[in-house]
Amino acid sequence: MDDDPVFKALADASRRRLLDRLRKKNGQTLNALCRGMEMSRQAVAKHLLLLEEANLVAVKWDGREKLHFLNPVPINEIAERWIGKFDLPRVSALADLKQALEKRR
Amino acid sequence: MDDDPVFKALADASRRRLLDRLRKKNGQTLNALCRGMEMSRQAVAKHLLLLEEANLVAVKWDGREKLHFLNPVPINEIAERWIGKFDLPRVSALADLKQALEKRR
DNA sequence: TTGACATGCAACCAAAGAGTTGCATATTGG
DNA sequence: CCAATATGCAACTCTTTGGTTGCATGTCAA
Repeated sequence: MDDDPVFKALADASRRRLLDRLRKKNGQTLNALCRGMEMSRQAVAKHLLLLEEANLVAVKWDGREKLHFLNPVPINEIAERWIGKFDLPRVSALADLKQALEKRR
Repeated sequence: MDDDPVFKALADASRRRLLDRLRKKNGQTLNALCRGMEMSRQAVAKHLLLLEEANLVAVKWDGREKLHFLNPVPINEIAERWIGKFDLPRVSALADLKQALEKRR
């Protein structure tokens, strides 16, 4: 219902990269996700926490390891009920724009 | 090619609202878009500038009025080539998650 | 049991963001 | 021409954010 945390979470390139890496290989630990990120472990942990709070990542503890799993549902929800709105008016919008651009002269 | 400005632009609820209002009625002036927003005209202008820089809004001057037009193309591009990636792994991701959740015990 | 490993918590910092106010500029209508 | 209208520009404030460092905690393996 509340898109805001998802949009906010997606606004950062590092977080989008983390999601992308989870998409390729699901269930990675914090340490594994740190590799290749040019920042401290704590910084990565913060990003993952934001993704978790946006419900884009689910977490499972296995002993001392924290496993991270991608949850694509919120992204698909946004795609369907928010981005979908901008699909229909596409043609008419471009028509309006063209019309306006030629309005004067 | 560079998604970042678009994601950043979409990260703010006021800007999403502005896009929504343009979707309903295209080609509005700055002043028209200010109505109903609980902030100064300058604040709204800043938001519109960000949307413009993200190529989500196109602008046409008509005398002293600045007309704003929605450009849904970047949104659709993101939907197709970024969100689409999270469509295919949906099932397997949920399967992995379920499997992981039942891994222990 | 103990050292090494995986993570969490908290304080701190610098930069970016969202908003304000005040003033400048350009266009229109009377 | 002039006043009202529509917008731009710039400086300033406050909060959020992305990052750091230092230390604490919990778990595994030898």
